[in-house]
Amino acid sequence: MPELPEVETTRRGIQPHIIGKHFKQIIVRNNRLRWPVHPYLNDVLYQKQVDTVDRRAKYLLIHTKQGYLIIHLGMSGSLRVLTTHTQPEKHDHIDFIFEDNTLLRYRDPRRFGAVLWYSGSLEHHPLFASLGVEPLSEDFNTDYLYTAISKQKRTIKNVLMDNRIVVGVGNIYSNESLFQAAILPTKPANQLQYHDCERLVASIQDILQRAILAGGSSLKDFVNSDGNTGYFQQHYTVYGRYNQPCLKCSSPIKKIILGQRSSFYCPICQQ
DNA sequence: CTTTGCACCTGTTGGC
DNA sequence: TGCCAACAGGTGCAAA
Repeated sequence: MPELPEVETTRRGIQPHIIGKHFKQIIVRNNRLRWPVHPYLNDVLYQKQVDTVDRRAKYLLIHTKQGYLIIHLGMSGSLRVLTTHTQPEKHDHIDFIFEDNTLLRYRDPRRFGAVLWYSGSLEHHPLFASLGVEPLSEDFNTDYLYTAISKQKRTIKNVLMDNRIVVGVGNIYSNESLFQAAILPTKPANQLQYHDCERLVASIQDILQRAILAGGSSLKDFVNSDGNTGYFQQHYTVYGRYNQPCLKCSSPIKKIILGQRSSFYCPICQQ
């Protein structure tokens, strides 16, 4: 479910409700996520205080003085804040309860997500050690992308979705960015010109930025919602629009599989 | 080293 | 209505 804008929206949604608070109790109903949840998570977190809620790639980082609670939402995960404790539903696997009874509830039907405790410094964590640049940082610029892809024989779409190059660009936004930049997803990355990279960087940043802005309107949905909200409907220009008319030139949108992921593009507008 | 494809799960959708 | 296949927004890891 979540790509970077959704994770960032989640961060902004939960942060004001848990920052500065101490963990009181952690209830793990199902520890079988991508990796088993720490068997003594309750003891590990007990009375630790939340300093900040950060994000790196699609990982949420709940920072305490003693270490990080790392949360990944996988494909179907979500977090909500509850001020009154309702009955957990089927896929509500973990409850984080704070001193003032604020409840942070983790739900993940497919269980591709992860909840980890790490007390070292992040750059040493194996999941973070080889992550590429943040797409919305100044490090992600035309020079960086042009250099990074110069020896990549894979398609540009596969490269964009590679965490070691740039993080946070998933299937939806890679499709959308390539359409906006008028570049075919099938194009070998090392065939892109410098000015292609310029448009692509601008498109990725523009699309992610606008999606985060759109998420801002749903921030209230993180508190006391029924669990179906918290994410926001975006209007997509190519993603999921197989055979529908291109919004620029009206020719039918094509669909192919690249790297086992559905890819959508306009054969006329994208070259 | 680069690149590919599998695997992990459950829920939803659409065709018959 | 039921059944079944296909598909879903992620990503670590083994293998080529």
